[in-house]
Amino acid sequence: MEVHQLRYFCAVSETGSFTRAAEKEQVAQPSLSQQIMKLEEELGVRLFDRLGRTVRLTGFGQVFLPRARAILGEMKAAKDEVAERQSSVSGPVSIGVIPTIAPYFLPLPLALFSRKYPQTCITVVEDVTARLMDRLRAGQIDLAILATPMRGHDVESFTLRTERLLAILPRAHHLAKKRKVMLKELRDEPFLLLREDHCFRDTAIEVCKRARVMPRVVFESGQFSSILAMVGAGLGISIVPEMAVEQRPDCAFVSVGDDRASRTIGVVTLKGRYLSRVQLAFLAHLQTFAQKEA
Amino acid sequence: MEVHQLRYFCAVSETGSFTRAAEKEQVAQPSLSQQIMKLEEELGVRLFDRLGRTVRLTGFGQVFLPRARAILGEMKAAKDEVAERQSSVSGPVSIGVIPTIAPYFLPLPLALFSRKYPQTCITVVEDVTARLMDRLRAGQIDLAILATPMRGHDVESFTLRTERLLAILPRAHHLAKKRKVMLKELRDEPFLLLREDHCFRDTAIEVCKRARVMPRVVFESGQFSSILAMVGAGLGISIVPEMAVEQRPDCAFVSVGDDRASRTIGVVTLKGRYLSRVQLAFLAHLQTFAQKEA
DNA sequence: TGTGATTGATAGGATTTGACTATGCTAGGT
DNA sequence: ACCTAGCATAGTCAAATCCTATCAATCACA
Repeated sequence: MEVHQLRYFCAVSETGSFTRAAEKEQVAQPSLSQQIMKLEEELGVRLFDRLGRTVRLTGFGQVFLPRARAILGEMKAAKDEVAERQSSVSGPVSIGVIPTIAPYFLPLPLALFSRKYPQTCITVVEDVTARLMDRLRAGQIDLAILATPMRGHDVESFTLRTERLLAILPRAHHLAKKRKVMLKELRDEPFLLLREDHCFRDTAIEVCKRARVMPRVVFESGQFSSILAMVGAGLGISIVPEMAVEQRPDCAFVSVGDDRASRTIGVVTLKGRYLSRVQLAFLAHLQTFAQKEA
Repeated sequence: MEVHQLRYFCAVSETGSFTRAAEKEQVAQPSLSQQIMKLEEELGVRLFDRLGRTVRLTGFGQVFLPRARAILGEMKAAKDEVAERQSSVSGPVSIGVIPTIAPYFLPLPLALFSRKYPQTCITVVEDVTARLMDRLRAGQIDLAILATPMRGHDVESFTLRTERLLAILPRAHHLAKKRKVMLKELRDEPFLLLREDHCFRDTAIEVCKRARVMPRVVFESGQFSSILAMVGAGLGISIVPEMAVEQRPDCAFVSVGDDRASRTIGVVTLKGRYLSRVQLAFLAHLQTFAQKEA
């Protein structure tokens, strides 16, 4: 049973004639006759009575007609639905973000996107890089916002922004007033860092290592705000990316002068993953926020 | 969008692999790949993400899958329904009968057929030949039981039974006791006949004409029972077919001895008309009653 | 009643298309 | 680093659809 056979069948039913049906379906009349016969053969019943000049549905034809119409309708509906989803920027988008980006970068673009495309529904998963990558590969999220570059042949990434690192010092610290500080100057300070699974911890340690500094970690947390509060209380110092800066009376933020003391954030997608219009739109939307300040 | 494309698509969705889907669908893997690509091209979206070794539905694929399944299901259902109707002797049969046959011939076969095939639903239309033929040509009835032969190139007929004609005489008539009577002997009697549109009127007049008798019609009716009653009351005489005979104290039935003084009844169908199993079964059923007495 | 026109079926050749084999390329596993 | 698995590509082939031409039958009309 083929689609065009159903189309021809319906056309004959509607026009009451093979010839007119053939015109309607833009085929030669013998072709249409053949296909109808083939359909009848497959079904094992006659669908039409050929009565001289008139053609009329048999009982079987009458039974079959609504079903054939339904099938053709379903096909059109299926096609239309896909087209609809493709042409309109709507539908679900699920994204992943690491905790050291989420609260600082995401709120504004998220709100603006939702306002711009009310039809969309964005789901955000906040988790650490490793688990986000798992979810990405599992297809649970469409894209992930995290620190790049991301090694891995199965992903593609787009840079969003590179931001300088800043040392956080207690306001009373002797380096707190400087405009710039080298990590070497901080080598003996107690360090407060993120927990192990946070990638920014690795970034911080990496930059220290390049400065031949081995940080002495006295406190670990899952979020910058805790660290800031601790630094403010004088427990030690830390390093944060630019976007985590928040004005506090007890903390001073001093730019780290070391080479490559920066973090780059970007969007990562699975290579070979097909992105829908919404998803692409969201990606583009994120890129407009690339260099803006939050 | 072709049927096999939908089948292949569903197979890939189910197996999660082009290769396994190809095995399942009994085609070579490249053929399947091609058809999937063709489908994707027509829809304008990617249905699968080819991620290295794994294949996964895209969002569009997820939307499309249930619809594709529904379409394939509908096709199977349509085919099954036709097959079901074809294999089982069930469904509607509508027949037409002329009034001079209906009450005498039909009750028994109708009852037996309904008992034999309880799934069927027989509709009977009682009308005169001309209107039955109209209905037959209009497809409103599947077959008609009437007096044959039926001229007309667009019909086919099967003889059921040939029955002799009998003269009805008042019991007191001087010929009432005879075993046989010739029409010539009745030439001066007043005749009671059916109304003009009844074909048996034509049959009766025809047989008279052959006997060089011009009947003098004094009463017309739509049914034999009225005529019998009138004959019984002494108004005149009439002619009826065998099956219309009913024992009455006031009437005598005498066989008409003339040549070809008979009526043949048969079943007529539209030439080229496709008959379903039930309809054919009913036709065959009628033929088993061909020579039986009612 | 015969003749022309309309309609569906049939026949044979041309074109399209789906399927197959062989092969390439990339990703994963050992 | 090699090997395997899996999808894509290339080229060929066969089948199926479509076409034109024609036939047979019906119907309209003279």
